[in-house]
Amino acid sequence: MGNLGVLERLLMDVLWDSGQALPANELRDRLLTPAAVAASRKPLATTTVLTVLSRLETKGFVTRDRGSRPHLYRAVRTRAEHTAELMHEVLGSAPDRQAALARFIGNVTPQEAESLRLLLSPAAGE
Amino acid sequence: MGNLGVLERLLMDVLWDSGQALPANELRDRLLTPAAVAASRKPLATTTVLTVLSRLETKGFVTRDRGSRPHLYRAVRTRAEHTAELMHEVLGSAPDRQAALARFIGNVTPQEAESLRLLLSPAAGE
DNA sequence: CCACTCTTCTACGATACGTAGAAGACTACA
DNA sequence: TGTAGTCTTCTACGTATCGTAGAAGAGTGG
Repeated sequence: MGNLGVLERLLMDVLWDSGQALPANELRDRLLTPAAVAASRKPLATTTVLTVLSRLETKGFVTRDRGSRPHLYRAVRTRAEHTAELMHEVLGSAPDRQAALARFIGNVTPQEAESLRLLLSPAAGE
Repeated sequence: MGNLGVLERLLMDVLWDSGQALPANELRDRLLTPAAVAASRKPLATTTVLTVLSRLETKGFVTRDRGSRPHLYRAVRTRAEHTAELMHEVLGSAPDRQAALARFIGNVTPQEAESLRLLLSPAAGE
């Protein structure tokens, strides 16, 4: 299953930024950052958030703690993991991985190239 | 504008594999590789292919030569460029690019790590 | 100018997603 | 323990995207 919708992604971002498990109401509130309001995002009904969270659970992006009374939602993977996974997915869909990688590398910033060099040096660890 | 549907992607793959501009009929035929037939893909009406090609044109994935009588369709970017672009898009959607890159690198095959090292060496050019 | 081919227009069904009300389940307090 | 209030689940609708293609229009060759 591919990718996330806009709201789904926003919710994941809130979860990722918070770094902890949160109840639906909290998530609904945190969706209304000043930036979000500026982008004319309206407050959502809690049920809307719950619906989306259910879908995210089905897709395997969040787990919920049904033990706590307001259920607590937690991101399954970190954002970095998610991003890396997606990148691999994209790369995997190309038969010419080498060429794609070459193109990809050709467009990273110098700083990123540098850190990539470091990451690829002998000491590459989990 | 995000990504491609299944058929859209299949058509792009045919165009990319062919490396040349092709008319709709030819594309329709080439869609039926043995592998595709094995995956129980049915023959499509030419209009179906034309519709999808129009959408791909709108999305900027193909250009069409309206001069030739059966219009000729050509991929705008190479598959490698497309893949690399998508990867950058994914990476760009993460605030923690460094972390995402680290994760990404952590999961490439040794062979790919090696070629990445080469790509990042002195002679990195367009 | 006529038949044939190719293209455009229009359309419909399926799916995903944003959105949320209505109804049911659970908790806490009186 | 009954009742109000909170939280969750069920159901549903509107919209966009995409696969699919027929019908009608446009262009070409004889």
